Amino acid sequence: MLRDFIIQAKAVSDETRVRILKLLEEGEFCVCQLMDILGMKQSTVSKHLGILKTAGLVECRKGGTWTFYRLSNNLINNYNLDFLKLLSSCLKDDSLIQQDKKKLREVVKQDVKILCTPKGE
Amino acid sequence: MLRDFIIQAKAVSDETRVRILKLLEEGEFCVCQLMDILGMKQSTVSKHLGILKTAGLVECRKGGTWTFYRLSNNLINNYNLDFLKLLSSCLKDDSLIQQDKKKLREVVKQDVKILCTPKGE
DNA sequence: TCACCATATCGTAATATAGAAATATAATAA
DNA sequence: TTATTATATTTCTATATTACGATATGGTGA
Repeated sequence: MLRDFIIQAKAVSDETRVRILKLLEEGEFCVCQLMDILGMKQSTVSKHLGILKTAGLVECRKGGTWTFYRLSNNLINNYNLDFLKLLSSCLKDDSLIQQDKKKLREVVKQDVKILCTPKGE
Repeated sequence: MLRDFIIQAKAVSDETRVRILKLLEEGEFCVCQLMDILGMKQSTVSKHLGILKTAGLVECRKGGTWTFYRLSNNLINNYNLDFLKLLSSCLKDDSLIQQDKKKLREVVKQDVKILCTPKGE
């Protein structure tokens, strides 16, 4: 129904959330990793992930002390997979998205324990 | 690029604008007709159409004293046609959209001159 | 040419939303 | 069991956005 469609559309209408979704196309990551790549504070990243999760675009699991997020591959409502599909065919050449993915490659080289633990920012 | 994608996504993130786009799937209509179907004031409808036009999702032409809007079928940016395509496969069973289309059938039976002229509201 | 019409645009008020600080919560680690 | 960690949630501020009334604009009709 229309409400669900609007929820999906709004979820992909924010730059930060699109960046998150494009990163999650590469795999599954925890809040800390996304914070580092996006250069944003924990509450911001967490809030955006919440919106994406509510929209059915991402799913999460607990792994040790971390929560890992990944793209959803289940039909949650009528449109979530449609939007993810559209997104996967877009933005391949976007400079910001490419920057993020470059940074991602650096981040995944680090053990998540090391990245997340030294809160010495 | 990302900016264009966000503009598209925001354009289809509003209920009123989605309703307009679904109506325009049926053909080309002027602001007066859309006002009647949607039950909204002229400035509201006009403003939404402006956003859709800027996003490259609709096009318009002047016909007499009227301005007629229709869905765009030109590639204006990287994503307009993708979004229109997604939308065309969605919401077929939505009750509000069906209501609007039923109302549309009544409206198109009336000569646009008769509908628009008697501003006696 | 002037009057009128259709609609684009501006201004206002109400509501929604993003980013971050502060706090609460759930779970793990010691 | 208690301390610590990761993150969800709340609160706040600034900004964005919607609907409508008022006004400006472009064009047609008389």
